[in-house]
Amino acid sequence: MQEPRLTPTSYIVLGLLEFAGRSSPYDLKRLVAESVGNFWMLQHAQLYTEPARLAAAGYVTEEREEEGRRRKLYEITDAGREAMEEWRRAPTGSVSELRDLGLLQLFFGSAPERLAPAQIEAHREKLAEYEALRERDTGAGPRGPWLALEAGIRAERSWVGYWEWVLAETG
Amino acid sequence: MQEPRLTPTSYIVLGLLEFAGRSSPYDLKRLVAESVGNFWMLQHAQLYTEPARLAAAGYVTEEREEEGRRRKLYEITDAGREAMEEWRRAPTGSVSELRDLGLLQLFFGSAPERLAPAQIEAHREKLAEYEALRERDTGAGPRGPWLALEAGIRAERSWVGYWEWVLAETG
DNA sequence: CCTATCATGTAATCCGTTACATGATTAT
DNA sequence: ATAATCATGTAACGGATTACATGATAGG
Repeated sequence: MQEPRLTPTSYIVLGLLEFAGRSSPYDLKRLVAESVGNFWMLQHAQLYTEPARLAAAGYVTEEREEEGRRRKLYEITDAGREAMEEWRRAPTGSVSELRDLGLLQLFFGSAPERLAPAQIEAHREKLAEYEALRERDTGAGPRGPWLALEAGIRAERSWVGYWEWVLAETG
Repeated sequence: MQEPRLTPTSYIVLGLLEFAGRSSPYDLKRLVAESVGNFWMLQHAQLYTEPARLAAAGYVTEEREEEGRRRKLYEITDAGREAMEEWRRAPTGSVSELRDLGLLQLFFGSAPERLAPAQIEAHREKLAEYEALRERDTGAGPRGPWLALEAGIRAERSWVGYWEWVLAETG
């Protein structure tokens, strides 16, 4: 029971286990896909290795089904809950980088008149996805995901506007 | 002379070598810091290992100063230029994830009234930085960086607006 | 029944980060 | 001179992606 670093991945796993209770890696995979994965995707392999790491550190417990598929099931411990609480209490003052591939290509001289349309379409699609999600959101359930969704919507709108500006500016 | 994957890091190094000509890792470090690093930062160690990787694959040449500091100097090859051209010609249709730590904390229940102010301040600072950069930009030089800067400005404005919205929505 | 897809997991590789180290300049 | 900072690099570690693999379920 050593203490590995807690990464964003760790907090995603812990947070989901806190919310959903005992879950298998595959359960986590589905949870991620329909929630936090919208702005922070994880590979499915991470959802097998990360809980194992967390178990070694005592933040979650691991048990194995005796019958059937013999899946591994994870559950958050008090130590895990405490780690989440501590993390929540220390609001980050960091801002993330854009790290956008399309922008990188533009920076290094890709032709805007080819790049921009592709980006506009992709961002419109993503925007539509988010708006559909908001339609379905009843507003019940935790507040965080609902608030976060708005960030996604605004970001996509901003991107669409930006690439349209690029077109106008260079066209 | 094998063929490693070309990652975004690779294209940043290739692109800078293409633009600036023969450079040492430290030259690259400074170049990154004042240009592309504004939206895609690299650790300085990568600017030593990545050119070495690229050299092994024939995309750049490596030579060593005979005197003084005996620095390594890298220069892009024709193969490297071609790789850049090919990359530029294939505009990406992918959109990046937000992957924002603050948003993750909000998603998992951090108190908005503590998180939002910290984020607003951080984003305002970044925004001011970008706007200062634009002041200094004469508009000479390549178009890409100038266009990319606008993306940063818009993104920061969007974030400030978002967190203010969060405050209003939850306050 | 057969095949496609879902579900479940492990292993290998590799990139990126962090840590370590030391030689040159510049400032005081 | 000496301290501080800049410049230059290597090594170790670890997390993340990719590849590999196979068992179960459902649809045709």
